Amino acid sequence: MITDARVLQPEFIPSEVKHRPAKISHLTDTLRPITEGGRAESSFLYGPSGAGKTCIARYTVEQLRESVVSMDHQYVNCWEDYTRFKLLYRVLDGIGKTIDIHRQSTPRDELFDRLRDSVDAPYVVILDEVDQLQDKDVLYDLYRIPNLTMILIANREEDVFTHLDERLHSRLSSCARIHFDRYSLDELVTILEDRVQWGLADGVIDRHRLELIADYAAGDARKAIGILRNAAQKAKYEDTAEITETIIETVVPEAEAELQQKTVEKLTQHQRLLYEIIADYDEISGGDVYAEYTSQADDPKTRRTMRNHLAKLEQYNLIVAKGNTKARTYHLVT
DNA sequence: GATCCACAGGAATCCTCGGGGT
DNA sequence: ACCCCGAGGATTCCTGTGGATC
Repeated sequence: MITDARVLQPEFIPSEVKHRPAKISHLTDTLRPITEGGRAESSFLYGPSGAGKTCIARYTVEQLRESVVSMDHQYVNCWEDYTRFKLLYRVLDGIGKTIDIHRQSTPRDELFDRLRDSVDAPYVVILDEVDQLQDKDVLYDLYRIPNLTMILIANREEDVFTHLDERLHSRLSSCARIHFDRYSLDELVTILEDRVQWGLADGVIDRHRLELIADYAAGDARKAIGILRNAAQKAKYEDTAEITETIIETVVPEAEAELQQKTVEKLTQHQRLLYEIIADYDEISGGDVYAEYTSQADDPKTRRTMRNHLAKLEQYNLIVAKGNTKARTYHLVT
């Protein structure tokens, strides 16, 4: 059934990417000065999740790396490395300069100084989910480093640009903006066909059933591959020779829950409690959430902190806030 | 439509923690 | 053993806003 499980993993980057050729060449053109020994402009990729932003950024940089041997590159997920210290640490790590740095303080901004002094070859840094960055000023610092080129990735353009201060806004507004749309059904099927060819045994699934998966995924490649992975595992577990339509249909909610679960796991204890409270209601006001929260938590935080957490949950696409001020209600994403 | 009220969210400040220096 | 420092989280303080009420 499964011949290569790796290609069904969400983080797998194919060695050959056939879809989105226009996006790849746009990004390649932007990075081209690096091949000629110059400095490339930063670029900004935005669009819904599962539209191929991360995949194409990593793929394109990897391609470039093959022609420019002296180039360094690093991928950073700003969701995980969301503070200034963590981000700079990760960026330094990409050029192997983190030895003997353990703590997140003392020599005031030693990380940045060291980074500035160390980048002497072209260095491309991919900042994924950059809207999750707590302190956007660090982008300005990175921008000022010669030889360093940023590729920023986010879902929505405005999530990144509205909170920037003026100098950074004007700098970044000139960078290449590449918009990604959801995949079409045909594109999704093509992506799935490749994964099937690389990772599954012959004849376990036909085009018609891949279209069914693509249909459920609604333009989201991550979701489509998730469904395929779950379906293949279920078929293997049930010891059937094919991935049937029935298997696909039963696995869709599991695949969706799996995506959601991954996000929920990253929440703090208090954030998770708030999420669970909202999950218990079809719709609930902020005041009621807080009342419920104070009765359930053993050491409740203040209202203001709760509002910060709710804003986070909304950013993570776990909850939806409807309406303004007093009339605002919260519910789970459907 | 004026006023009130509950809430959102920005900014400043406080608190705590972990590790380094002496 | 003690103090100090910086980061990040939480809290405090505050202003703005829109629905509710009369």
